[in-house]
Amino acid sequence: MMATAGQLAGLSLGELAHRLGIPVPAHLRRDKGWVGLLLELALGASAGSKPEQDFPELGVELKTIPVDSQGKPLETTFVCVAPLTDIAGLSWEHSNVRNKLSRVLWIPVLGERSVAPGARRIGQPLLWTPSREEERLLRQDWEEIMEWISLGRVQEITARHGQVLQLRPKAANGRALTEAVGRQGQPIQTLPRGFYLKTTFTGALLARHFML
DNA sequence: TCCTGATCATAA
DNA sequence: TTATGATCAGGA
Repeated sequence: MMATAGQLAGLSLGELAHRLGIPVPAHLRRDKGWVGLLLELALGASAGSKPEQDFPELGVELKTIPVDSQGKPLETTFVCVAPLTDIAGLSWEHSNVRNKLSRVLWIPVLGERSVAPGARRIGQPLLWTPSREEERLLRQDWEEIMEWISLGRVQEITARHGQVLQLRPKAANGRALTEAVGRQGQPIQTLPRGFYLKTTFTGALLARHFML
C-alpha cells in the first residue's frame, strides 16, 4: 500500500481516474469527496462509512490534502464527528481524534480551483505520527473543546477556539440537527459538529517532512 | 485574501 | 440520521 502510494506521485487525478474507470467531474462543487474516494479506491482502502481507520490492519488513516504549488494546505482537514452526548468518562487516550490521527498517510494533491480536477497532480505521500509536541497541542485543544461540550456550551464554541484543532459544523445543511446538551443540562437540538485540523498545523507538518 | 460557517454526495 | 469523503463561498 505504501509502495503503491509512492507510485501515484506525479500522476494527475485524470490519469488515475482513467485507469480505474472513474468519471472525472468538471469541478468539485457537487463532488467534494471525489479526490478522497479516488485515492481510497486506488490504494485499496476498505471503503464504507465505518467509524474506523482506512487500513485497520496497518493502523493507518488515509487523508488527501489539497495544497497550492508551494505545498501549502488550501483547506482545513476534517478528522471526525464530535460526540455531543454521553461524553462523561471520555478521555483523550480513548478519543476518536487520537485514534484517527495516531498514524496518517497524507497524500498532498494540488487543489487550486483554477486547475480542473482532472489536471491536478498527486504529490509525494507522507506517513505521519504526531510528535510529542504535536500530540500535546492536539490533546490540549481536544480537552478544552470537550469540556465546553460537557458543560452544555457547544453553541458557544467557534472555529477560533483551539490552536491546532477546531470544532465546526459538519452537516448536510442547516436543517440537519442532532441532540446535544444545553446550559442547564437539558437536551437541545444543534448542528452536528466535527473536529478539523487547522491549515497552520498541517502546513507545518508537511513542511517538516519535505524539508528533510 | 483568508477563514469560518455552510454545504454536497452517498451508504447503511 | 450518522458515518464516510471533503470543498464551497461570502463576509470580515
